[in-house]
Amino acid sequence: MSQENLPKGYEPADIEQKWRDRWEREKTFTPQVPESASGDNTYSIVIPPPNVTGNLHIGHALNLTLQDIMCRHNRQLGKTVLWVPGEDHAGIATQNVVERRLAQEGKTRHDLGRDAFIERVWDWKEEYGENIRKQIKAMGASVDWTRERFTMDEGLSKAVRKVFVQLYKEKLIYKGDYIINWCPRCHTALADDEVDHLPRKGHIWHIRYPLADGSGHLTIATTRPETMLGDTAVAVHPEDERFNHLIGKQIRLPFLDKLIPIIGDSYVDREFGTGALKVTPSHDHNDWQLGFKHKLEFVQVIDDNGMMKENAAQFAGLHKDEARKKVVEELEKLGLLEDIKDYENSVGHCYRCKEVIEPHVSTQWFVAVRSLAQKSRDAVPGDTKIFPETWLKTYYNWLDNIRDWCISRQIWWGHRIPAWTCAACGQLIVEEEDPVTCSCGCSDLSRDPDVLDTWFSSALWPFSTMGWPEKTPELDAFYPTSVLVTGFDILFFWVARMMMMGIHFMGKVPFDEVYIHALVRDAEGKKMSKSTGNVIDPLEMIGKYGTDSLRFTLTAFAAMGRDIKLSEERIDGYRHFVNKIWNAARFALMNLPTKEEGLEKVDLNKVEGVHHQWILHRLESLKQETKKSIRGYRFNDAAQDLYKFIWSELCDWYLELIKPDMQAGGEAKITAQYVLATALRETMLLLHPIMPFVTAEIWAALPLEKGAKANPDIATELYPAERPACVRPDAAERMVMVQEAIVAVRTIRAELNIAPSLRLKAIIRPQDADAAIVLEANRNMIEVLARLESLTIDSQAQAPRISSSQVACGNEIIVPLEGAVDLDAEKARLDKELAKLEKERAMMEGKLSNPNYVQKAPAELVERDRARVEELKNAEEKLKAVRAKFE
RNA sequence: GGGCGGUUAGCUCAGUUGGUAGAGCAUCGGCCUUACAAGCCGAGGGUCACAGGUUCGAGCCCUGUACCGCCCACCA
Repeated sequence: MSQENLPKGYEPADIEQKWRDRWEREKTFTPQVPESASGDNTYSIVIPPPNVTGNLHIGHALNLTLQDIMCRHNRQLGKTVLWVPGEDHAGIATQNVVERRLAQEGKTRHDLGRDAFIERVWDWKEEYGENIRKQIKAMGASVDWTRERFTMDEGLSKAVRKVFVQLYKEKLIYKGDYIINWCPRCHTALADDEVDHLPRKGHIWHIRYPLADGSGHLTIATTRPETMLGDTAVAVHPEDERFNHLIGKQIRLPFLDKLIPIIGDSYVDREFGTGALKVTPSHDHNDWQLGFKHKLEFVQVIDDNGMMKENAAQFAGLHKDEARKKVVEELEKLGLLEDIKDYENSVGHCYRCKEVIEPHVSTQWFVAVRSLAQKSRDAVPGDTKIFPETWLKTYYNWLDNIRDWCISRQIWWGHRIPAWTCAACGQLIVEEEDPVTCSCGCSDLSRDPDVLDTWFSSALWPFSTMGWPEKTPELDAFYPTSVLVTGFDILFFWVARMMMMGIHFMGKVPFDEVYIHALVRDAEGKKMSKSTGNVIDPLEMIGKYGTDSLRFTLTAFAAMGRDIKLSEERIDGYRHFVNKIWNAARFALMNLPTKEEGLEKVDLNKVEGVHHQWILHRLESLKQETKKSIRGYRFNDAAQDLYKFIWSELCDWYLELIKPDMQAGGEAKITAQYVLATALRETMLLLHPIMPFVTAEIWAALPLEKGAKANPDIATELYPAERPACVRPDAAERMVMVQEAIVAVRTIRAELNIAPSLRLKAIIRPQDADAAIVLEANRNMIEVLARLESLTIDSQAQAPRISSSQVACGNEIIVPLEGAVDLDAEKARLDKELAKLEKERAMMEGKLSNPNYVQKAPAELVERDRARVEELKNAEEKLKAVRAKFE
């Protein structure tokens, strides 16, 4: 970038690409693993691995931005930072995508066979994995690509296997029959939290079940009549006087002509339906529990395709939905259908394919989580702190109510369960190395066809990515990781399980802190989804507005514990900010020596000139605030502070204030140049974690002082050092006085419709000698920024009879109004100003007249208020004097 | 049913130990003032959802109400 031909508007595309390429080529973000481990000088994050075949959505963009801010910031603090990237194999999701593709060729996975199918998935992964990588790069994420991992790569597979075997040997993994959530479409078991409960309109049928002794019937209510063929009991509440005399009797189940018992259980809600509940242990989670409790028969009537089995009387072979209709029809014919009511209830759906879930009894693998969960609970907040704290309760609540984790999935894509069954003796063999023979000598071993839940491998991510189970320097230096940054939607799926595995296998929690960030919603607050069509595609936004704009927008709205409502206009809005920065840099470069020439060194601790002192003072505050905000995950505060400083203070005031210095030349110019270059350079450093690209470009273009060695890459530069001597609240106060004087003139000009081009004469009557000195010292600034022809600073100066006046910081600013000026407008303006002052004074005096306040409030507050009243009185007097002249 | 969050300017939101409300966008008026019209200058706009309580003082703390949203569980 050469300063002669800087483009007037910021064009992000090429500049971003240049820096992305550079950072990748130079491996800027690959850390030197320290020899000796010490948590103080290292900082590490593992990326929440996105689905390898997926697309980045705006939530990922936020997630990546926040992690990148933490990483870049901690690099600036001098720490060795490791950010591990990677992708997740996403078992069911990925398999579904590939199966859908096969379906287009008219094939199923069974046509290919297991091995060929898995090969197809790998091909798919190779083809699309690059896509997600590109998107992470586009966001500017400063990850270490040399350490990229995939949940199915060799090392991670080894880790998964070791964990499975060890947990099995510790009896924390077991195999058992259980009623699980079965997706008839995906043909697999789903964990409880993989089931979406969606409201569904349906009916509730009241069905008469004849009593076996012919003494009448008992009417039950059900939303699933087809499951009645698997009923093995009817339950009523033991204290329900309508029915409890029937307990112990039997029902003759229609169609099957089978006798089933009537049982009593307080689980039954007397108010609901008819007060009598049919019990189908094999097709309902609650009935399953009842089945065990009452030692009922378990009868499956629906198979794993959702078809009625051969034991379903005349309904055998029908699909369950078809069977429902037929059952109802037949009941009607038999006169057993008492009533049909419309009813809306929530029905479990497969979170991947949206098919209705069928509770299904089968043999599955489970992790016994109770003890693991307890340890994970106890570790928070002592070893791991959760931000914002409001999620603590949710975390506890979930762990307290956790059930054993079903980890087997009946799909092909994933980590295959390392368990073999001996054909001869039936022994189950679970080993890290593939077994050849059973202990009985038989070599006819068949491997369990199931694979593991995707979250099983994700749960190991913080240590498996660092080389576990090998002992590696990475583990020594970077485990536990510093923070996990994620959305709350996977707090349970993932975070809690990483806690369990980390504690169990590493003996240490996987992260010091967990930061739960917002969910990104659309402008109306709705969740973004492809089907609603309200998604904002990060790549599209990057193309239109640049990565920095997108990142800054997300950061500025990332207030803790609150969702983000995002719309494209906002991103466009912050593009203006990027452009503003760009132009400030353009201005600077036009007024600074070239990089080759270098700056004249100036001692910033001894700079004269209230505007320089002021901006340096503000810069010191900004440095401290930014650091504090980022440390506390208050990203929006950091963004807002930077925005305000750059736009309102640096650009609107400071750049304007130094224009006269630049024109004056000599010492004034040299000082202004040095302060400007310093302020801009340090501001770029502060902003860099949020906006990596534009700051890198500007940084590289700015000149240093003569002879200084330039670091061309801001990404490797340290956070700007503090300059305690530049903390000058006194200078800030003086600056405010000058600013207020300028604003007063501008306000008079605007309200009285005086052309901005017209140079005015102005008089300032300072309130005291100190004010006079300050104003006099900065006379030139006032003249230029207020566009004055002349300025008189004199407490004794006479104001012309017709003039406009305003009091600012106790000083009276007077603009003589010559010729045809609207006197009424000025009178109105003065009245308005007076009313404002009087209102404030009335409030203050009211407060001070309250003896309780004066007694109990801190003395300094009371003092401050009293001073303010005096100030107001003073200003009012001055304005009244002017106002009197108009009458 | 259990839990959590929200309600502040027209819109979107800040507001960190309670001291009398801020920003951006939008609106209105004026400006091509050689970094930026993606800009500059100025202005208007709020009973902080409602009702009580604590306090000298409440947007902030406590209690309750209303509406909105989310999470978990369950709904025969």
